[in-house]
Amino acid sequence: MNSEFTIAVHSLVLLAYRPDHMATSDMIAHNVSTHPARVRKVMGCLRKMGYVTTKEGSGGGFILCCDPAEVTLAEIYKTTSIGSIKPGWCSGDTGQDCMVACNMADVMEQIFTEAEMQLLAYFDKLTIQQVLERLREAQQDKV
Amino acid sequence: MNSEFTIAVHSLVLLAYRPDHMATSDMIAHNVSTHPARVRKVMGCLRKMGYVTTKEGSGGGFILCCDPAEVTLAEIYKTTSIGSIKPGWCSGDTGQDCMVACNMADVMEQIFTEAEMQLLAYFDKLTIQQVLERLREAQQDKV
DNA sequence: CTTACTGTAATTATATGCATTACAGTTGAT
DNA sequence: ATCAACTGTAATGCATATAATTACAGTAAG
Repeated sequence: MNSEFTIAVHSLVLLAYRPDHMATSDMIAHNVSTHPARVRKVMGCLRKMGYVTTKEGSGGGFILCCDPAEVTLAEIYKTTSIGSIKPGWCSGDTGQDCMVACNMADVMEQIFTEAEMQLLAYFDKLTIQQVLERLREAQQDKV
Repeated sequence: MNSEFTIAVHSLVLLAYRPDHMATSDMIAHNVSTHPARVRKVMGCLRKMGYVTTKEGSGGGFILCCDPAEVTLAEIYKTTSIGSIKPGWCSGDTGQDCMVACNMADVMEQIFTEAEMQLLAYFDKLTIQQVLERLREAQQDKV
């Protein structure tokens, strides 16, 4: 799976966690452990979906503008990673005589698409808020 | 996702389709569109699970020794690709002060593990035999 | 004893993913 | 009006992952 999904979830959770619901790409990148340019790319995606707004210029950054309890991981997966469970590599060969060889790619495509829908059904039950709660639980379990 | 899953499914379906339930790595590789050495590696995995037996030496090859209607894609996924939906890349940093940064890796790990169980639940309902039937349907739909 | 196979590991080639750099555009502060 | 601190985006470089290929020892049939 595409790791932009993880970055998107992490960024939204971080914004939800921060009292002012705001952070720069540098702050997010440091928290996520990646490069600010990569964060900005992912945030661009979240902005298009209306989950964050951008304040440009000095003193700017990203501002959460959605209710963390309303946004599900399914929506985030759809925008960042749809199709990513299917391997890039494709079995078979449509040019062959054999019924198996020439239809396998199509059938596996069907199967992966259905599998992805199962995944989405699960992600649809998880919100950003719930991820934040899980983080708090994980923190408590440590002590 | 790991493409060895696709190769394993394709190979088993092909063996199930062939009247003698037998084929060499060359034949399978040509049908799958990959290299015979790669097929032999995947088949080694299927042999360990008891789905095929090997006949070595001249005139040898791989022989299906299971009921295609009994073997599910879930079992195949478990042997070839378990853990492959989780991205290699990992968010956060356990060394940081921030509660979000230092627990995100663990929480995402949980989430991906649960997501994979959803996937397995779906694959558990699909057998090699059913994949073969889907191939026949796909073939029919073309005409 | 030769031919046709598998088993497995090592090597090479290619694709993908991530980090980094670069720079134009925007805004706030002085 | 100029500087400093940001975002947006594209291009480049680098590392890792994946697939193809090569190589060769081992095994069985004829």
